Amino acid sequence: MRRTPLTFDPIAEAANNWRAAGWEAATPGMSLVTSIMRAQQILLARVDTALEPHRLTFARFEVLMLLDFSRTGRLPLSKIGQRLQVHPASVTNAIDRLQQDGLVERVPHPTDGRTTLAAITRPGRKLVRRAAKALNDEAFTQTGLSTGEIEAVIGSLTTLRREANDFTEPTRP
Amino acid sequence: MRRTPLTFDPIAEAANNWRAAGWEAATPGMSLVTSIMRAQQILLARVDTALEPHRLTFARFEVLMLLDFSRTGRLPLSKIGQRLQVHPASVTNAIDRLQQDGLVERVPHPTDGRTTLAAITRPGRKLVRRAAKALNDEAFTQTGLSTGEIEAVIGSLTTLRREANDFTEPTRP
DNA sequence: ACAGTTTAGTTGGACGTTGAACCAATGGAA
DNA sequence: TTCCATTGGTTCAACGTCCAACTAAACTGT
Repeated sequence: MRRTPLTFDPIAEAANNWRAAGWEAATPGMSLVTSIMRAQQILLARVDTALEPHRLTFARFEVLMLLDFSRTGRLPLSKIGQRLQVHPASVTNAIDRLQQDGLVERVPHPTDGRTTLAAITRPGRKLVRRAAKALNDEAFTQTGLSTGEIEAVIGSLTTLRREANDFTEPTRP
Repeated sequence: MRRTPLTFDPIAEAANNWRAAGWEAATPGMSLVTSIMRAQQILLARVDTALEPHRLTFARFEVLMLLDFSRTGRLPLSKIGQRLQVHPASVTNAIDRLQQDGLVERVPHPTDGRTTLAAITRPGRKLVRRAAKALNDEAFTQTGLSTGEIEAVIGSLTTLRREANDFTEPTRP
């Protein structure tokens, strides 16, 4: 969807419109929300492009990575949903696709008959390592911001997330 | 999808894992990208909740607002896509739904037979004003960050967007 | 012990987003 | 003028996300 870039900042433009409408108090919030939406869109496109040769999306990559980092290589689907903050149906969807590609297997929980475990397979581990390398090289190393700026943004967004009850404890206990 | 909140910051945890894997250089970028993804998810949910009583989504609200702010209340679909930075198919989709609800009409372009104009209707204008009020009150006024922090984040994200060729000119010409 | 509640996953439907393929109209070049 | 590349929109398929409804298993209280 590569278009000719705009010659002005559409978000700054929207902020002007907002102020002109008398919504001064809401203008920073509107700008913040819109900026984050757009940044997410840009970054997700970049990430998915880096992942595309490996036949993965960011959603599935995150699941695979979480399993790879886990002690035993297997986690209940519910725990995956909690960690990645997504709906149970999204987890089912992601695991379905990963399983179809042989990257993950569904294993019944030994004691709790309700829960299903997702277990990363050996091909899954191989793939996720290669995908992580691609991501690090092509999407995470160059973001267009300085390290200091990145740290500052992360700090603010951490506050935002904590404020939204995304989690409760401080970042550094 | 309200779950019990985590008792730790999953992104800080991921950063630890990243460093432990020897991916020091990519850790800030990974944290930044993940933070923005999650913030977007939180904010979009909040926005759509505020809009839901008005039977609108943020995507459709943005289209309606753009038309409302435009001089003549009508714009070519292609221009809408450029301004909102979305795929032509997304514009078609949004306009389809808005048209079904009588908030917008499709009008042929007077001189260029290829382009279609989207024209906001009177009910469309009424609705978008009420929706904007709800959004300002319920989603934009309280973001959990101070004004200074908000400005800083917006500034960094503006840099990020400019760097990504989202637009070319400076914010303040 | 049993009925009612909670928890884990799945399924189906609604939305939004994208890329690819396609059609119609425009516009430039030979 | 005619041919061909470009531009504007639409359609289709693939993904991801969520909500609502549903089944099965586990837990609770009386």
